[in-house]
Amino acid sequence: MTTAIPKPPRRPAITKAGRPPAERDLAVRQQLLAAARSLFAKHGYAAVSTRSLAEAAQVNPAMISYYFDNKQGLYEAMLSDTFQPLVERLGSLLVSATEQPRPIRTFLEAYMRTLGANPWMPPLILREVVAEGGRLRGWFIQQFASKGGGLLTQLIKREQEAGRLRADLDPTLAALSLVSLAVFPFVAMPVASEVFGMRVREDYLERLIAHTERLYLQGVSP
Amino acid sequence: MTTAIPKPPRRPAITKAGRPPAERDLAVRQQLLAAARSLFAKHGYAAVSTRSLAEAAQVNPAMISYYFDNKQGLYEAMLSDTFQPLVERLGSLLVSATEQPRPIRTFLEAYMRTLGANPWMPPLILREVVAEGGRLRGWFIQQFASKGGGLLTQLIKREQEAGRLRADLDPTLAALSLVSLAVFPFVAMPVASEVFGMRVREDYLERLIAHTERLYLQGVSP
DNA sequence: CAATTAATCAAACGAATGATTAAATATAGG
DNA sequence: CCTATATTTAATCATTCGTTTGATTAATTG
Repeated sequence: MTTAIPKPPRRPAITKAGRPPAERDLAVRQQLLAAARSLFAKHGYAAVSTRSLAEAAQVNPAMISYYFDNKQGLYEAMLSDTFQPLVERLGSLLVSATEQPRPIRTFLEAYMRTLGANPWMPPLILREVVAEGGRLRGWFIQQFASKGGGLLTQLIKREQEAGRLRADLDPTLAALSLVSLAVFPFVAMPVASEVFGMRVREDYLERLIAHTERLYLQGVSP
Repeated sequence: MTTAIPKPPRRPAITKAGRPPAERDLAVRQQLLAAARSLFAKHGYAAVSTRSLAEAAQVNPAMISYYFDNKQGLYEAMLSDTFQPLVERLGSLLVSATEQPRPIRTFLEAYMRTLGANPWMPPLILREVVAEGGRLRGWFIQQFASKGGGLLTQLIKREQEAGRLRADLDPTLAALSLVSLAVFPFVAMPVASEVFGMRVREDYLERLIAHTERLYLQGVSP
């Protein structure tokens, strides 16, 4: 070494740091998780900086490292916090729909109500499952596919064998169509409402569910 | 100023820069546009660096500034290059479907074939139109909504009035359902094929179109 | 009460990012 | 042939990014 410059002494730090008085209004951890869910859903992982997360949560950036190790950790914690319970619920709803007298109506009710009640879910699914490179895709597929191997397809097959559904339809495609009708309206809602000039009213969800069941069962022909 | 260090002289630059011999195999501009379409569709705008774009295009990073001003410019050039012709085509296909004897079949054929033939389209639509904050949403909505004010809805209304479609369905919702069935399978294909354990075969597109028309018209009930 | 631990802060660090520059060189135009 | 222009290069710049640091203070522990 030639001129080993001695590290400049840390500046005075006339800060107001320190452990805060114990009236935790809403734990820093929770504020970060909430900000993460909102921002990541809206802009995507790469487009959200740790500084913007900290600002949205009204928290010091260092708190991300402190509670979640790093940005990726916060992201994953947010995903399990918000997704796991819901996906598990959807999984069991699918199982129980199998035992109902009108399984398709039951399926549509459960899924569409859940999506309607958790508006942050569709955009997150879009980004993290459907979009290429989504970080949840593998896990999501496991939850729905390997766990029971296409329950929905089996349900439709069973209904066909019982003579309650047309037998000339490919059950896999019929399942895909049902999911399309149940999910797409929520995913595309902001666009669809403008393209089709919809006014989303109070009873919109009810009417959408009823419409979807009718259409799926009987089609549009007179 | 205290010790105005004189700018260190630019180093020798024993480079092989300069205008290349005139055998433009595939213009730098085109390589950049191709790389942009592929990378932006796969990872999203923010997640793609200019360096990775340049590397994918096998081109010097400075070429982005040279041909497109900046990253944003390359992005927008790529969008108009790849989207505008297709969206215009879809718009006119919708108009002409109106005049066909089986307008719904015609609509499904046109849209599903176009989506199937341009596999980069669904993910890009997802990111830039459907996802919140998508940069194409406004323009896209204009193309489809303001230009004719819900042509598809009008088409369905007309078919209802002619007695060829059930009159008890909300035409707006019926239009939304048709789009759901036509678009979602392409958007969700990578996931759906695994969740439903599909093997996507040669004639998959044909079968999907036929299935969708049958289902939409007649439903799944026997 | 003294020592330790937990939680927070301002500041800084190194790496990566988008962008620009000056040099270099082939081509085009007279 | 000479000059002006177009296209490319390596190097550099300024900024932002994710993360770490060390100081600071409240709470907890013994």
